[in-house]
Amino acid sequence: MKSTGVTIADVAREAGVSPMTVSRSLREPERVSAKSREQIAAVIERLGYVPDPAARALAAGRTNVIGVIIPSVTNNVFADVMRGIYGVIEDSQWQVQLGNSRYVAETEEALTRTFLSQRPAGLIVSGIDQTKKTRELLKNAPCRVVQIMEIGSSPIDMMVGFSHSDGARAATRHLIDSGYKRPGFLAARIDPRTQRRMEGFEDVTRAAGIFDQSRILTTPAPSSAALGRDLMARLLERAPDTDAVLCNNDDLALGAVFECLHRGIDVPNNMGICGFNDLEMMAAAYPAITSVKTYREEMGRMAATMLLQTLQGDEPEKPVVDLGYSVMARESTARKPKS
Amino acid sequence: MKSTGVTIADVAREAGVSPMTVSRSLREPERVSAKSREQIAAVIERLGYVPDPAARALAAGRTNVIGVIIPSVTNNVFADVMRGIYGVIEDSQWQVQLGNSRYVAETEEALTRTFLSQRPAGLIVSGIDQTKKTRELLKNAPCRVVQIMEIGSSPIDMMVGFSHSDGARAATRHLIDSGYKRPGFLAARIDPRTQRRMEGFEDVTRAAGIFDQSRILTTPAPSSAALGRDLMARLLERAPDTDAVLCNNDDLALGAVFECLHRGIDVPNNMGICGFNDLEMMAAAYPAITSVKTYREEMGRMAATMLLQTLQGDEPEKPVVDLGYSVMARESTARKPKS
DNA sequence: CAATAAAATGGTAGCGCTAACATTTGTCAA
DNA sequence: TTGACAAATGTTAGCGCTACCATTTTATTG
Repeated sequence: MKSTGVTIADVAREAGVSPMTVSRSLREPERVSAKSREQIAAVIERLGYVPDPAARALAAGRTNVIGVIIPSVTNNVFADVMRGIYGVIEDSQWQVQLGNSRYVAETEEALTRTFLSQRPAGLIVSGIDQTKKTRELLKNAPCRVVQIMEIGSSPIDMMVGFSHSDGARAATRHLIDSGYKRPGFLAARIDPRTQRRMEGFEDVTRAAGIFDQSRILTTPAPSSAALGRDLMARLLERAPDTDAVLCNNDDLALGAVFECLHRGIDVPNNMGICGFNDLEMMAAAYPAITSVKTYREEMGRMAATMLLQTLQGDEPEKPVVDLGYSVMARESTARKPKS
Repeated sequence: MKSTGVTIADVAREAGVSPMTVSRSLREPERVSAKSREQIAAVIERLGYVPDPAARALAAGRTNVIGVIIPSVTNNVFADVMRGIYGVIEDSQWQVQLGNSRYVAETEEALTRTFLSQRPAGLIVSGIDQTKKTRELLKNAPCRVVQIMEIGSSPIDMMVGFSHSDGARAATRHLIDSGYKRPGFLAARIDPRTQRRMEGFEDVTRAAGIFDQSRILTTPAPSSAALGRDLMARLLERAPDTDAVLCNNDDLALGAVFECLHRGIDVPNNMGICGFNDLEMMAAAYPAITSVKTYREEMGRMAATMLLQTLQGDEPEKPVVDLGYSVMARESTARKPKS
């Protein structure tokens, strides 16, 4: 039934000790004499013994699983975060279990329940817009919880992220400072973070007296470069005098640049384009594309590290970490002063 | 200790039946009378009972976990495959457990062991280049195994993929048919699939009598658009008369296009560029980039579907499925006939 | 209506491991 | 040498569930 039918009892018998000593030598080796430890290790090696995690979980009342709930497995942004998480956890005794909420709050709630029923060692969840019930489940969870992607005022437990509205504000200010007078905003699938970026854009343009609803284009479709081209084309039709766009993410920005190349529109002189996230290819593009750099891999790394710290009984320095952002100004918004 | 301390015994007591009947109503509802089933369902709902997967696994000798071992969690290609897998499995009773081998055969072997010790319901592994020991483990696994990404002559069990060398051959032929005379090949991190694509390129160029080792540029660095620019620049330096490149993947192709745009090289007339995989943005790029389309999401979907089929006791129609590829000819190789 | 089969339900035991406590062995000071 | 204490190891029980087989209930038939 099992690949290797070897149990802890087999190891114990061969090593001439009790199963308990074998168990201890695996989990608290310092509590076992060096002699026994070596004997046991040799037998484990010889027999190819691998502990059964199910039995372990049942007996100990907890698992070595760290649950991660994200809204998309495909989105580059989350792929980067996952890389950070995996980087930290892979070499530890813990294990990642991924859940995909597909941007649906109810799915997130169901996943939360499923994960909690598995007695996870810890949980990493995305964003701060959980349903009331999910929040309650997480608040009462028998494990620590890290929220990632965003910073908010009422963390469930720990938190690593940055302010999306501030990022969008900085990007919008950059556009205005670069001399653009009629900036627009492009966004695909509106998740809560997109919403907040849009608010940041609106804030700053309103303050500058240049807010114009007709320059804001959104669609429920998932983001892609093709969609970026499409949105750009529609924006140019609807508001032809638009002279810059802040794109909710880099796929859209890349598409917007391609659409301008295609139409022979001079980027940056007749159209400034700014993305969000600063994916690798933004800097390699021609023209190089301005983007708001976010620290996605670091976010995952940090979240996992904080969790592991608590699992070792330590408390992280700060329960809420703001990783910030950086506006990476590049050619696509480097407008030459009007002569 | 547990989020909800409700056990099957609690449900049984409240519903006035034995734990066994509750267990059955969950796994084989057709074997329980409608009356009991409804009563039990009501109690489960009221008490918020969630079965403990660890206890279930221990008692039943198997889990509902489908292990997936891939060499990279970041690579777009695998992200697409994962989306296909998740799409099929998410709505079933099974669960995905992801393992990242990081392109290291030993890590893959260790992951295989770990997964097998968890008594998975099934396993999906990438490629056909496992170590001898890994192959043996998988051959003797107490569950079904699907190899994805490639097609080979000796499947461990089931297999879904396509021939990378054939894909590269078709792309190279497309370049030659388009009138290019001195094609080169760019590749980043050389994994077995890259190797086979390179062989395909070599085959066809040799057959056409235009093979030139100096036009093949590779690097162990991971793939990126910036690297594509860099490789393109180095190729132009080393072999300036190169008139086309087959890129091992789309990131590199995108970078190569940007480098040509930057240098004012006319794509496609003075440089034909072809990618591999056909990521979404290839079609949206300007110029639109030719690429070998591969059916990544379908591959994941198919692999998961075949596995679920076997779990239901059915056998898939064919144990080995070749999903093929398509050369998507676009502007970047649409050379105007020499006047 | 008994005889028989089929459907529904229950009892028992145990999956492989570890928490908690019990016991043995070793170490050291007086 | 002996008692006191710590270190090392062992014993017992049970985590929550399901496989397996036994039993009871219900439906079917001549």
